[in-house]
Amino acid sequence: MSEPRWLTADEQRTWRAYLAATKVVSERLDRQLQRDAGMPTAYYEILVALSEADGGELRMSELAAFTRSSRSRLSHAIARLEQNGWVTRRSCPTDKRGAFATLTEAGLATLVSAAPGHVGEVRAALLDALTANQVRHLGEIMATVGEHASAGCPAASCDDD
Amino acid sequence: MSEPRWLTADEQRTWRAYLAATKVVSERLDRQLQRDAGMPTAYYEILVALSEADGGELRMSELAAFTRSSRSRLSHAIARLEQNGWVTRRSCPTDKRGAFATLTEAGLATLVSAAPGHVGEVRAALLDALTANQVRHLGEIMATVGEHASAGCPAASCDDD
DNA sequence: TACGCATAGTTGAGCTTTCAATATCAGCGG
DNA sequence: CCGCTGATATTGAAAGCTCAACTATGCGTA
Repeated sequence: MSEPRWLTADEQRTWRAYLAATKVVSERLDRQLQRDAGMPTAYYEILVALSEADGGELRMSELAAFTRSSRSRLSHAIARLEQNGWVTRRSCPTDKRGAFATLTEAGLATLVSAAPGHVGEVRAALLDALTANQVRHLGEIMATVGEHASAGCPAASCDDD
Repeated sequence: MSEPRWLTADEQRTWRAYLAATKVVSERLDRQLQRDAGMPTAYYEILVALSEADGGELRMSELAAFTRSSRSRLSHAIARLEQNGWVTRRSCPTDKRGAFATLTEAGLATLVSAAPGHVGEVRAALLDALTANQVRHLGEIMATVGEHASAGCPAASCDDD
């Protein structure tokens, strides 16, 4: 804590712009999905992950890994999604501790009908503001940050609990 | 909804990297602040905004604008911060509807002691991963996104209620 | 003055997330 | 086979956020 090495002017500007922009973008996406599809972004991402999985189902652990979510959060979320009829649970035959989450027809239908509006909002909130070069740059930067932050992080790899 | 104009490969990569990176970064910051300072990031930002204001106080509306928060969220947050002894409320003499939020000594002390750890985590999670050029680029891109998204947004400018 | 409407801020209910248990089961060494 | 350790998943309570009222006040206008 001695000499905390403060932020330079460039860093300060970047950090504040980052904070502001990410907040606005995520709020827009949340609002759009909640309004048009009746679910928060986190649940949409769960449905996407399931829809891209073999047979539309995944083990809870894998699903948690894909969505970078804690097991606890996922459990609650799946409970809610099950209640909505978008997902069902299936216990794993080979490992009695395990459970699969399976996308239902209704869940897939909801996802399909929600996707265009969501993609539209992603464009409107983020991509449309940028040139093709900026999109590529942002992708590289974010990929770097993602790898770096996950690697050097004490709490992101080793989940909760 | 006809022809939703899907994402290109570049856009898809960028979007997914963006989602992953922003999620990891915000989780790291949240955890660090919660662990070391006993408050979520949103509350820390409120304290920062107050500490930078004249006399350490701001009208609720202005504070909401600075922190890009809804009035409702801010009300709840200030109630909590007041309960912690970090902020006090003062009713506005010239407009009896209005209220000021004022940073207390204890609040400032908490902020000062939390700041180095927070800055360290900002570096560790985001800045250290990037070259100086990338930091500058990211700043420009995020500034663009912030302006664009706030401008063309139906729900970000006109707050809640 | 009285009416109407907009503004500032608060409140309560419902929902999601987090954190700390808890229960169940797999794998392994004795 | 028994017991131990670690992994899988769930649960309940507490906290924060969102949404929709609601209160109280300012302000323009007839």
